Amino acid sequence: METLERKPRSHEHVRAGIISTAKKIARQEGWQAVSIRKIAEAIEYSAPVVYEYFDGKEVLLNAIRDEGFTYLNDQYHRIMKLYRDPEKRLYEISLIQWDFALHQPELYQVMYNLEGAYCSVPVYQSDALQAVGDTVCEIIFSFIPKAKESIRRLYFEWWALSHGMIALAMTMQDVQLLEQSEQTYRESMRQFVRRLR
Amino acid sequence: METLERKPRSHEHVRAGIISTAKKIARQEGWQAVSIRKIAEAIEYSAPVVYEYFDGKEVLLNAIRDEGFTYLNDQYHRIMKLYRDPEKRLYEISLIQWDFALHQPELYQVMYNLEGAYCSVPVYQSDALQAVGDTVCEIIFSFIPKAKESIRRLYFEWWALSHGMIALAMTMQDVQLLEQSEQTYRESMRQFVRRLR
DNA sequence: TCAGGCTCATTAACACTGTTAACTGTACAC
DNA sequence: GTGTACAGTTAACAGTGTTAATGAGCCTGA
Repeated sequence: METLERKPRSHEHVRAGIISTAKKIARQEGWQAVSIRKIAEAIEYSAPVVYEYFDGKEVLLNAIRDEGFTYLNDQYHRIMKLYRDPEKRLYEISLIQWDFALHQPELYQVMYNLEGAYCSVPVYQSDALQAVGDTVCEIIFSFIPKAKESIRRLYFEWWALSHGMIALAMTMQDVQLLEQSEQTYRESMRQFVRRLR
Repeated sequence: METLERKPRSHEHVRAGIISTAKKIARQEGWQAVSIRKIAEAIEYSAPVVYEYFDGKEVLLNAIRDEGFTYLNDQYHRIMKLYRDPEKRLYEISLIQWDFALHQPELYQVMYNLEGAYCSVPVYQSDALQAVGDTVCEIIFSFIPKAKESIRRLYFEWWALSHGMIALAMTMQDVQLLEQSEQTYRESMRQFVRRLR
């Protein structure tokens, strides 16, 4: 056919292109609109090429999910270094959670299988999720050094409160303005942290 | 072809069959496995028949979602009649929320677009959701008669806490046993209610 | 009796989806 | 040259939501 010119792209470059294209489509049209063919077209390849980088859509989504948890974990560690007061630490981490969901909703959605995003790989198998949990538990422990059991319970409560408000705010953002939701979120998380003393 | 015998089924019967089949498939194989053709086959009709009852998959899912919210609202009103103490009322309603999500997960999933369930009709457009909200706000108001603004805020907090714990427990139910999660849920909701006094 | 219309349900098709087998072409080694 | 490995393609399969066109049966009116 044609001469098919200049396509010297590194392996890493193409891989990153696939991931960022998937996220872009998800952000603009929602996860249910993300298809292998659409990704391939965007990076100017045919569909089977995608399968040389990820063997299946599942694996691609799982990689993106992991990226999200890893990003979160990095942010948490940044806060750990920045502050020493456990109360401040936990509160700041809560705020990061909100900002993350707000600015990268497509990541948050695939992490929790929200709004049409669906990755059947169990999220609890992710090492990154495990790491995030350990980090938060560490903070809570430095707060109130109790038994492991109690710490996990408090972590679960913190996580649920944060996730619940974020998930609902995301779904209802057209009926309840986000600014208002954010204020409620900050207040609730602040109270949760105070209650720990 | 053949004589195609006995198929005298009422309109209502077929409609109910479509809905219950969709729910059954969702419960057994997850929402991402629910297809119009599969539903049609199960009720022994061809696919286009489904479109005479629901014009599109969206509409079908939205109907099921509404069914869920209506069921919840009915249960809430049952509690309203059963108890007069606002504290008891709110706590009991919290427990209903948990039992509902536990025993009819496929309904809970489609109501909040969880785990592959996806209905693009905005959930906040549902009258049934509005009704549920009003009911809970009424209970909270009988608790602490404050301004409408404050009531809505408390409602949002209660909702988020409940939904967050349920959603996480559903996702993590293979790694954290449900019994343990339920205990934490009851305890957290009890504390929330107490804090309102 | 026969034609028309109404109702119920079907078949066939379109444009998609994820996924895979088979193929083509190019570059390099011997 | 011949062979081989690599990069990327086309074509196909089975499945999806959705809709237009078609058919079969039955009741009514002439």
